[in-house]
Amino acid sequence: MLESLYLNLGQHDALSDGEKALLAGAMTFERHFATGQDIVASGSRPTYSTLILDGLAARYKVLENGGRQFTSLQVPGDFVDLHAFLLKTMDHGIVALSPCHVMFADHSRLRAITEEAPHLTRLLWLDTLVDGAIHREWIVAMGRRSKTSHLAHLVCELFVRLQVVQRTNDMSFHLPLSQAELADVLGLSVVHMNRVIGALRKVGVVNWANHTVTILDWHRLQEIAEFDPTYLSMMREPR
Amino acid sequence: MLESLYLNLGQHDALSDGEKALLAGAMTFERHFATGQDIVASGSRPTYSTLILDGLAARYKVLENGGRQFTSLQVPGDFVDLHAFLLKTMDHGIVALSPCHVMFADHSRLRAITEEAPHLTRLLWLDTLVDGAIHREWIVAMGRRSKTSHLAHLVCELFVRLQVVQRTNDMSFHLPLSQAELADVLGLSVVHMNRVIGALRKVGVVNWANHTVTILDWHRLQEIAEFDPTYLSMMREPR
DNA sequence: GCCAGGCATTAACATTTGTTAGAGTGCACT
DNA sequence: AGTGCACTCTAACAAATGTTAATGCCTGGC
Repeated sequence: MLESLYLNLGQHDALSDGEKALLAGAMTFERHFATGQDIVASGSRPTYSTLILDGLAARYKVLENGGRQFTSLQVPGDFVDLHAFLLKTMDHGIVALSPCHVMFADHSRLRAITEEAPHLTRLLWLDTLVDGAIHREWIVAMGRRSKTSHLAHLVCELFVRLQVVQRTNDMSFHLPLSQAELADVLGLSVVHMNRVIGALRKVGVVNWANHTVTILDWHRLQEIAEFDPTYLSMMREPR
Repeated sequence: MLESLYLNLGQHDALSDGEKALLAGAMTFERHFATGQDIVASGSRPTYSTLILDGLAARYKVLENGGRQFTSLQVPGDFVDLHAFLLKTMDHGIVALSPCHVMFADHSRLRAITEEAPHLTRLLWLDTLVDGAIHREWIVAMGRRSKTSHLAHLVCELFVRLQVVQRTNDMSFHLPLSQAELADVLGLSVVHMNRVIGALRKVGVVNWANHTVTILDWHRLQEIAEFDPTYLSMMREPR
């Protein structure tokens, strides 16, 4: 059941059986969330961190004028709020973008891991660092890439991340996001989001229909995105 | 000499003398960088992490078309690349935006801290988590705030962060950024950056001259920015 | 099968933002 | 004092992006 977590953490460095057992031991109950439901509320102070077993979720903030911005997308194997373990107060919400099956890791047991299992602690820390690296890539995309390139970059990133946890199907993956939701990822209006998707389609590097993205020309897509996966730290080395 | 680091880490939870000694023990040599110099090169694999003792630095990425985007600003007391301790490879560069006095913490000694000092480890981890929280706030600002609001938010954030490490002077602080550099923070053209600064000045909430920002109306500035400092985790509590 | 509602798409127009170019300003260097 | 240079600021125009509104498509409920 925790396979995707092991795949996710294990991509950076080997996870021992003992460490897997420690992770499993930190887990408490599981739960399902329906599309659109809040998994974690902004302002809350959770005593557990949420692991996605299946489904797609997103962190978001809402502004006074009603505008919403997603700050990350979370796939199976991701802790959506591991940072809350130390940050304590959620400064943003987390919403299910598809039906989500999740499991909760108790903070007191995570704390015990930090006291007793330094290597596993470093891997968990690393997980949040990759999170930060993704944030930085998003900032660059929002600030300096063309919108088409930004979208292409997002597709590259999601494809690679989903591949790690075995949620891709050959060169395609399921992306259950409406264009309005996608617009809240890129920070665009819905209308313009539609234009940008159209542009990317027109180039012929992806097929995008029925919430399924199929990459037709990975090389050229990567070029358009200037995608360099270094930031995802997928190399396995001592940490 | 490490006062600002103690202030920075200590804002979240008490730092014991033993922990301060461990931090001091992790430090190796110090160095000065001139404005514009690279402190850490993109693609490098540093064996130490860099602490800013004095000065302003920034993380950045450069795209093929020459566009540059800053992904964070680093003030005294910040580790500019603590993440490289576990991420290993720098996926971005770090540049000095003013003369910088820095000190290097050896990764092997940081590793020893993670093996022997769990609480200090959590505080260092927390430091990188706040980093991530700031990234998220930047993403929201870039995606959904008006440019004026984005700039106002940046001013609020910098003021608060500089206050923690005692680099403010009443309601003003030194901001040695040219408008071109600021444009690389907000992801704008220089011309538009100039317009936005003008707009913020015109509202009368800040005085901005000679690289010194003076906040004339903190309340209204905060309102324009919709600034909520929760994300900086400045509350002192057990971590 | 019919209807309502959500979603994708397009058009027309408004606003924001970028580009190019140039003038003005202040400071370091000679 | 003069020169050069980096930086700020403005103007005029071009391009990107947002807004409003309308259309068509599809699906679930009846």
